[in-house]
Amino acid sequence: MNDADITNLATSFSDDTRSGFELPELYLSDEWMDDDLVSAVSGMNHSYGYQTSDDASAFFSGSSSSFSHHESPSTNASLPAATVTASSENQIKQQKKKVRERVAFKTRSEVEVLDDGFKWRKYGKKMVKNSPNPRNYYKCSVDGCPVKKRIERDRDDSSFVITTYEGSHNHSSSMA
DNA sequence: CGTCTTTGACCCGCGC
DNA sequence: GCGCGGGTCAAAGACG
Repeated sequence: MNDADITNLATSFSDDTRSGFELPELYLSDEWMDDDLVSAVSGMNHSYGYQTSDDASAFFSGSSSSFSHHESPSTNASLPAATVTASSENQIKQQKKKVRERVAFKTRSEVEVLDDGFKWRKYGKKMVKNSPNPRNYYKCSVDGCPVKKRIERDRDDSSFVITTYEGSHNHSSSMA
């Protein structure tokens, strides 16, 4: 993914505010640690001005196209300020380290499973060390699609849900 | 009847 | 080499 995609993604989310679902507060790519994520969220001084909602359906619908990422391992430096703030130091090692494309969202939601227009099949659940909340692992149920998704609740604010996407879809959308 | 969840076991990388 | 933490598999059941 490149910064253009990220920006587009964020924009799409902002647009989706009207769809009745809360917007992600954060997006990150590549490697990130829990602490980095938390601090990144805390460090964000801007907001999209969205409200919360209980209805998660149609969250990503309309912005699914933004999810077709592509390999671009060395575009971290171009990320928006908010993301850079997350780990200016870590970015150095991030760039060195070979990581898959990874995007993390922190959403304020009651439900973990956000309907993003794709069909997901849960394949694992795990209790993480630093959190009282379990972590759920989902895989795109479309054949040949390598996209994985990891969902866990914020360990401080259980009202927040952290969704991490990994990989890129082979298909535009499984539904439709 | 086909698809998805659940859940423990298994596996793998890493630090000690 | 072992233990631990994290990620995945797969059998069985639930669900439509």
